[in-house]
Amino acid sequence: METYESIYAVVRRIPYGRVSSYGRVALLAGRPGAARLVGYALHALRPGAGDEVPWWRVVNHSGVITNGYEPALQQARLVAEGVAVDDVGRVDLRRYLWDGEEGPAAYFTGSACPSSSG
DNA sequence: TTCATGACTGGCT
DNA sequence: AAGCCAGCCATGA
Repeated sequence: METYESIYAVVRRIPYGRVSSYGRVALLAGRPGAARLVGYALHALRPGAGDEVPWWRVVNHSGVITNGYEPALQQARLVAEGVAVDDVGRVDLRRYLWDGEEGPAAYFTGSACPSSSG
C-alpha cells in the first residue's frame, strides 16, 4: 500500500535517540489527521520487518507509549537508544520529540535545559 | 457497500 | 490535571 510506504518513509526519517508522535508522522507523510492510520501501518509491520522501520521511536502526542503489541519492547528500545522513559512509559517530548528536522540540530532548538532538571 | 475496530488527536468541562 | 466525545483513514467480515 502506497499510503503505508509514505508512513514508513517518515518513520525511517526519525533519527537515532529521538521520538515522534503518530500525528506528526501522519502530517509529514501527507496524511494530517490520520494519526490512527500511522499506528495501523506500524501494526502491519509485524516482527518480520525487523529493524527496517524504527517503529519504537513513535509515541502518542503525550509522549506515552500506546503500543498495543509490545509496549515493554518499545520502552526497552527507547532506553537502549538513550531515551529516558517514565515508569508509565512516558517520554519527554520536550527533549526527544523529532520536529521533522533532518539534522540533530533540532535537539538544541528547544528551550529545555537538560542540566537543570535531568 | 455497510458496520465495527484500532499502536491517535484536539477541544470542552 | 483528568475524563469524555467526535473526526480522521484503512482494514476485515
